[in-house]
Amino acid sequence: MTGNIFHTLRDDIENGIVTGEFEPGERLDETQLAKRFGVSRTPIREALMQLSATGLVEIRPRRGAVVVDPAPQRVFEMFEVMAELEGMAGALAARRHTEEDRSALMAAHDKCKEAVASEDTDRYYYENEIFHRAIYAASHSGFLEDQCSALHRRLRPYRRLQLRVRNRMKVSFKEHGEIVEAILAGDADGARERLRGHVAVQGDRFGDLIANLSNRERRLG
Amino acid sequence: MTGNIFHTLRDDIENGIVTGEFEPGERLDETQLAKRFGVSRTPIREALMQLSATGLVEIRPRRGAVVVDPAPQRVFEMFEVMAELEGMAGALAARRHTEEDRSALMAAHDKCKEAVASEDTDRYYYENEIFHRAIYAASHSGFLEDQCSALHRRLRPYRRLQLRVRNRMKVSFKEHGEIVEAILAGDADGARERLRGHVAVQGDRFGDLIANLSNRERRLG
DNA sequence: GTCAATGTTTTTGTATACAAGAAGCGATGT
DNA sequence: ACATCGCTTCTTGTATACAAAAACATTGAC
Repeated sequence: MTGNIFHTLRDDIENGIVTGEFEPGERLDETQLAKRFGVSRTPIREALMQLSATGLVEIRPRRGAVVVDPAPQRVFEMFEVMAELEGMAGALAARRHTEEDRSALMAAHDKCKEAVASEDTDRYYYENEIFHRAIYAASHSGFLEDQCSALHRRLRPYRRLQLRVRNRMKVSFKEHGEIVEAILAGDADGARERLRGHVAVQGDRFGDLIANLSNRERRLG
Repeated sequence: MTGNIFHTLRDDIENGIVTGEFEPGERLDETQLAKRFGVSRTPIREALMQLSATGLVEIRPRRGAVVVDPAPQRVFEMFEVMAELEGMAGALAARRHTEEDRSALMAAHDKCKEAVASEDTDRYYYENEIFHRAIYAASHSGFLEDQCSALHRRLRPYRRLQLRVRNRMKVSFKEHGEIVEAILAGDADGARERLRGHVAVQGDRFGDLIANLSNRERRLG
């Protein structure tokens, strides 16, 4: 299992960023990370290079790597694109889903239901990911699935913030229900529109997002 | 201007891949590349790491980097996603374009016209890129612009193949005209649909793509 | 007390060294 | 002739070394 240290490191650091252990704007000291993970700077650098290519960290010449801190405007744009891609995945899923996709989707939906019943937002957060991944898989477009997964992952921290908003979990689950219905009915346009609406940050949710972002800003500053 | 060798290297290698100098499936020997670019293996590896994160090369443990050779199915999926994203960019551009966007778009369109008039497919290929970039910019969504640019770049080699198909340049230009019209008229849905159709590889174009891909396959094998 | 200049320290960027796995190759045995 | 085993060589993965730039601190002038 050797020859993959940088791979593990990349996942670890990415995870640290996504979970908020490394906060946006924080500088990532190579030597420090090397000590922490018990390796030399070389694989650390290689991991950081990969993360910089995916947009999670920024490498400024001679000044090291920092966790990118996207402006609220850009976070909004990311959700906007995510909404479009998920809508596309939903439309394809409606047309192409197999029996297995159907089972997986319904199973994921049920798990979400349990989370809602027990009012466990953490669990809902977790099951929600599986639900969305089931849709990506049902699209039967490997590339789209990859793109969706990557963006979904990048938006993790913000989605987590959103779930904190009162009643968001219940509303989200209700939307899931309509999405499942459209997909299983083979209603491509319906699935697209419902997923778009589910993911996009519009109306009140836009305000909520901005508020959460500036809260964090204040907490950091 | 020091501290950016790996950055330059990344662009150079990426360019080599996109232009076909490094062919799909080809192994990228670190030592060889290092000698060729007159640097040590370290920055070469860092460049390759970045390229692997963007999906252009694959790094197999202990076996080095190879230029990825996506299956025809996957290339098709990439065009499918590209069509969706460009459609989105077009829709946003229709709603948000400014006076400068309008000028840039029309200027790019005119340049394409010149290329068509002189029957210069290489030039059309070049001006076409600028035209599409003008649309991304007019969407006024920085993130969408980045995503579109990245995917557009990745699809370069295949787009080049497509232009070789008889009459494709003229048809493409005609479609451009309708796209410009829709965007400048503020017709978001029209712009979206026209761009989707322009980019997607459907009908005859699908067959052309597959044929070109397998030609290349044969040439390599 | 503030600011600038200069020297010191820290940190990045690149090269090199070294260890270990993979690939190639030849000898040997059947 | 062909497969297999072991050896050699090549290549990758990681650590370390070193040079140069940036951050930092100290000192001195005003």
